[in-house]
Amino acid sequence: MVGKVAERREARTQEIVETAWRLAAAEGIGGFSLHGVARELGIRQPSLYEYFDSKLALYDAMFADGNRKLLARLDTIALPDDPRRAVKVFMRAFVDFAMEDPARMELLFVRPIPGFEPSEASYAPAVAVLERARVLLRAAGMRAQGDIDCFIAMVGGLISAQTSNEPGGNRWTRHLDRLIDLYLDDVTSRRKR
Amino acid sequence: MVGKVAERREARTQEIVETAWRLAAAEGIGGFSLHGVARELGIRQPSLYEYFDSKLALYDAMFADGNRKLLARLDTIALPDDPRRAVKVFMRAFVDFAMEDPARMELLFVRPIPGFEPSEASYAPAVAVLERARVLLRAAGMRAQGDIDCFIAMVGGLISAQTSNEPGGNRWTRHLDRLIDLYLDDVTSRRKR
DNA sequence: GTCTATACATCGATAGAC
DNA sequence: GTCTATCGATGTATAGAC
Repeated sequence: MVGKVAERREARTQEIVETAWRLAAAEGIGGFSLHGVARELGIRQPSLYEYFDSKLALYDAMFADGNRKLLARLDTIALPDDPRRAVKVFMRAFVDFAMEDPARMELLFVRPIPGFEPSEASYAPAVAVLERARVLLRAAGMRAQGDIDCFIAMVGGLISAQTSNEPGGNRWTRHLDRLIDLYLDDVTSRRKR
Repeated sequence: MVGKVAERREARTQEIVETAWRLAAAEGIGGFSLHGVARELGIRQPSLYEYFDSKLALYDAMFADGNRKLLARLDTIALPDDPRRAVKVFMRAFVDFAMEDPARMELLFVRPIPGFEPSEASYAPAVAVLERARVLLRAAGMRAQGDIDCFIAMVGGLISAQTSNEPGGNRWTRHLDRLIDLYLDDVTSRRKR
């Protein structure tokens, strides 16, 4: 019974983060306001300062939360043994996650919030995600860091074009598997030459 | 001597647009303020309303101005006869233009300004740019609209990664030519099959 | 832990004198 | 065409009662 208050506080904090995500999805990651978050929760805006010292602190909590959710998602998928198929399944899960909430993706991977830099603790899971991608790509034959940079950027381009031009569709993201084959074929054949 | 006043007014209008670009580059395309623009020009903020009815009207003028500048840039380059080399030269000029001013590129091709939709007149040169790209890509063997979508998105991914992670560098954009070769080889060989 | 009240800043826009 | 003055809205953040 000792941690009861702390538990309640934790739950409330998470409620605030979830509400912030919902408003960010509707009004943009930089567009939602603390007044709006409080209103949704049925409390007053100054009450939020009991849980977060500033709006930037809330962003940091959202950043950590988003990365935790992404890691959890990537943990649920079963990766095929074949390295190339594993890359496809992994990247597809990543793209799906991105398409679910463009505002979340913006905070995690573009970061256009003036003054916001994620704390070290919040940043750790983000590094873990990229590291998993790196290991899979390497197993599939992509060794050079330049190739990995380029590949990740191109996947980001597909995601960005899809979300800004046709959210919910697949006109761009349907090319993901082909892009993977194309790129992996190229790095493989280049090494043989 | 009859158009002297109109000329002065035109010049002042252009001054405002240029100042807005400069502030947008520093504070973000959505982050600069009319107060700031006026301050830079040594006038008061209400005076701007002599030239623009609203901030959205200023955005529209900036949108038209940016597209005019892009078209002018693309007109200065000499395109090689070889279709594939022409694509490379054209896309390199496009990427260079994008890297010069990320905020400008944001307004022209991402458009995250709430309430802003370019007027028809301002939109026309933007269509012209994409049409030129389409013609060149087609000549180089890229026919399917899906391929063009995908290709343009991937170039956008390189630009985006470069500007947000290493502005002024070339860790991502240096892969442009290879991406072009890779993609054109693929669409060519697929048609033969 | 939540409230009221308010400070303080920024911003877009308008009215009206000059 | 530029100015002063000001409105009205919105936003983050703090002080202090309960």
